[in-house]
Amino acid sequence: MQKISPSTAIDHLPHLAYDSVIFGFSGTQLKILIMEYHNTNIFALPGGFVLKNEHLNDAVRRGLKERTGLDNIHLEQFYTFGDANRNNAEPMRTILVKNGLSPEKYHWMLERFISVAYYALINYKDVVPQPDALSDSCRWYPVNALPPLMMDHALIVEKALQTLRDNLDRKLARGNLLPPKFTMKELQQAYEAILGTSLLRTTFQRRMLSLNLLERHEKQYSGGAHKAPYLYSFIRFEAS
Amino acid sequence: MQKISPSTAIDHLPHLAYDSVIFGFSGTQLKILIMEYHNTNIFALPGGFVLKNEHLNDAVRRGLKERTGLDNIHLEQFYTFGDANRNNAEPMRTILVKNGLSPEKYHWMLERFISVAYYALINYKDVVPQPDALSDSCRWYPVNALPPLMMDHALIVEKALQTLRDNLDRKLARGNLLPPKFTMKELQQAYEAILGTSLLRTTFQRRMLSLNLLERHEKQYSGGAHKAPYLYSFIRFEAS
DNA sequence: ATCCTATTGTCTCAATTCGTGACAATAATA
DNA sequence: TATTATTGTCACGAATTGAGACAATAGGAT
Repeated sequence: MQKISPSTAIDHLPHLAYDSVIFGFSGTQLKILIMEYHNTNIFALPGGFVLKNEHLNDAVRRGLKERTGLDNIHLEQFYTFGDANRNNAEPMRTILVKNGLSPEKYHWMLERFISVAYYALINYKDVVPQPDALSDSCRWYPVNALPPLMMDHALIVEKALQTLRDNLDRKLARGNLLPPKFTMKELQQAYEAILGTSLLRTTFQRRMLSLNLLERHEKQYSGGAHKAPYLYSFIRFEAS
Repeated sequence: MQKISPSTAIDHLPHLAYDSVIFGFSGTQLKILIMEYHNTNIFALPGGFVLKNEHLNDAVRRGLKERTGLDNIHLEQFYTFGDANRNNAEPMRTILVKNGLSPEKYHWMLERFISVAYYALINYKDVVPQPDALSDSCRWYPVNALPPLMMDHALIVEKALQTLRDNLDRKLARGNLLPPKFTMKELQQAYEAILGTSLLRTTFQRRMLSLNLLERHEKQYSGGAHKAPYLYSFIRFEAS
């Protein structure tokens, strides 16, 4: 959740929130950003609220910027969670008390929330994650070793992964999970981390090249005692 | 929009609505349900509001039931439209006035709305569409001959179609666009109407049979002077 | 009955794509 | 100069797909 004050209740659309599943990739691991609230042992996805005159997409971009410092990131909305029992009452009361805030004054935060969920694919190395006022930390966790998450956030992560997995080609090409230039091996490792399966090297290479999504650049001399791999980048198409 | 009264404002979540794209299939045409408000020439997707303690999905099911009389229909959420300028102010004022209602009393309806969009695939023949209190009619229109729709509803329809088109196999198998038993030709016509392309008969048949989604039944003697086709039904899997 | 016609189920054959291994071409290091 | 870990590409069979051929009807026409 983002910075709040007593006026938040009237500045924002009530009962509406967003949550974001921010993916990063490091070596061979797919990771996401998770926040931990002050002294509570409560973990949650980064999220926030929407101003009364703000585009929903802009609100999410704003939150992403605050958490990661990144602008111009491709965000993809994937589902809206709307069960009637989606309220933060118990954990949020704890969070408020531990932060020295009065649950009465912030009563609106304890009510039911509809949450629109987004995912983003960002370059792990570009980011120093920033916690917000209520949180101790905002940190990377491997998707297969997440702490227990509050409310239905584990379900949100699961749905984000499912969404990401299908039509992965186009999605990876639009996101920034990999650095601007990367080797075929790095690309394959990203695919494997996301799909959770291992892929055949030759088939993978042939398929990737046949998609016409990649541009080939100079070779990368890594210092390793072997043939140097080419570097590739995604060909970026106009926004849609 | 569904039935409203002055108390609607306090019974429902403010600023939140849903819209539904209800697909039906007749012969060779893909159609959707469109409402027309009393004496206004304003056309819109069937939609409604969410009660304060109601699951979002249940609210949409409730609306679908009112509009079509159908229960137990597979609904799929596909996008949430959240631009800041999504308000119905001008058309809604007209609609209220033409219905003899005071725009002041119903001011909440003129404000910004976030709308969660769903689609459903239903059996055209099962339904006698029902208009609501504000509407003259709720009628089928071919997707490629819609009247001009209010606000961003044309965009919502477009996105519903895009969503439906990918992974169509699984989606058709879960919905009720076709009657319980159908011929291979009817199935192909449904595919062609949705995808907007024509498909090769033999390739289509082979592909459908290889998906293991169809169960073959008795032949259908249609009275035509030719070989009778088999009837098929979708094998229904457990919900997910 | 017999022929005719529209449609359907299946087969065939070529074209394409995919799984899998082979192999030559490096870039350091010993 | 030999050695080793990779990498780019090719080769070959297997599986899938595109496109036409053809036999098997279910009536209607004669």
